[in-house]
Amino acid sequence: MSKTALRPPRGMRDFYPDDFRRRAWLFDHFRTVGQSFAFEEVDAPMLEHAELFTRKAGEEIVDQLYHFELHDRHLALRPEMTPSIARMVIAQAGSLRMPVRWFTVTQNWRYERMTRGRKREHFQWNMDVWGEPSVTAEAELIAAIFSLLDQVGLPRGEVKIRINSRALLEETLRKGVLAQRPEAFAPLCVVIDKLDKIGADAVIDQLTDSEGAVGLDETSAREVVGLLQLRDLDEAARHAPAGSHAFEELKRLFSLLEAYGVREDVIFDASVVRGLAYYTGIVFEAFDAAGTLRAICGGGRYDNLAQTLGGKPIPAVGFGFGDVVLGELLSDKGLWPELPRCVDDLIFPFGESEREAAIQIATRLRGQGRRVELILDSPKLKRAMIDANRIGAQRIWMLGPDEISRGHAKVRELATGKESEEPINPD
RNA sequence: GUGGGCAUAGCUCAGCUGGUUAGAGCACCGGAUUGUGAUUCCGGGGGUCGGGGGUUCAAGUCCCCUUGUCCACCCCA
Repeated sequence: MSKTALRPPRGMRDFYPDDFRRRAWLFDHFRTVGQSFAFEEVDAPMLEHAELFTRKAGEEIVDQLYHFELHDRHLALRPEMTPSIARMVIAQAGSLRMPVRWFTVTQNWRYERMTRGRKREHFQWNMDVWGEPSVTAEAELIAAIFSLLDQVGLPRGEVKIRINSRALLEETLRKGVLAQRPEAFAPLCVVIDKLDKIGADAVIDQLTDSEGAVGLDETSAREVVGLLQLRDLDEAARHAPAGSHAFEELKRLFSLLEAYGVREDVIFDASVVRGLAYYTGIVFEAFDAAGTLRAICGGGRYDNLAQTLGGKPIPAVGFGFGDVVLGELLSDKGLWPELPRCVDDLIFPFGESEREAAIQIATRLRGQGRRVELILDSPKLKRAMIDANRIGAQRIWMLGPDEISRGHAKVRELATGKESEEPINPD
């Protein structure tokens, strides 16, 4: 066996018991929040037809897919959950009571360069609403995100959510610099998504690149970048067409979020457009207030996806929330809780002649729903006590020849040191 | 893909300009007289110094290659 084969592939993780308890703790919160919003949990295959993903995002993502061909089928590990959910909704659209509210907790894969907060395999909590065109759905989803953040112990203010509307930007630009060429809007979004990363000058360079898909003149490009600097909703509205529907929706969303009690932690930010091609309306992303990490989660409205995939049009909105960046944030803030093993009873037979009685006790207690570790080897009592202490057991049951002859086990409460006798076979 | 840092025990690391047999803390295992947890004390196991090649009387230390990892950029959710 080569040395590399003894390690997980790059970007993949092992979960040892300590890691797994954290993961389970986090997933529990994902599920608790999903259920508390009355969303239903669903799942789909982790392996899908590669076409499900390539169709939506174009050819570039093929390079990031874990994919292979087998028996003339081209299959891929899912890089995100939305296409699979869309597939499921489309398949049963006729019988589903809309709006559909579903959530998932799934593993996803994406072959790309690793950086902090990004691996090649991660778990993602997804919540989606299908069949609801109004921003009541967005508000509910954003409220769910804050609910999760509350649950994991992040104080309000540590995480903010930036919100924008692609629809508002599109309306504004069609009135002005893109009046003659609406088709340039999508590539324009791709360029301006980079504003934070490459800076205004580089964005203007790309927008004015005569070889590029956007091809604005410099004055127009500066105007666009200027629009992205807006952080005041009313000011953004003044640039939009009169009676803008997108603006009304944004305003309604913010007022709904006020009712949810999260208005303080959401920000209008005209530069948020998100990278995925299928977003059509409201887009949002959560980030740590210090701004040191990648986005914690992100989502938006994708009203055209169902139709793009070959179904009837169904409006939809959702978000994906990964486990990695949130985990980094909890580590940075020292907010991971102590997650001890939860063993109730440790059963210790001094010798093999007491094992049968030990098994009877263990079986009975397990039947009562207690978590019971039966000592399998033959350590000294001191060793067993240390172990009991370490795993956080409440009680240790000691069984020696004396106890057997009296039909009782000696039971010690670890916390108090108090010892008592319990019958081996109570009736 | 580009540039840089790091790689020594299970973990975190020390090891000065090359120089005896590579260390510490924690962890692990054992003991401190009969079947009882903490602290303490004593003892123990464990390292191809990431891998390969080179320079040298001598390499953990210097050089080259390689693999892994982290950071920044690039790219992208």
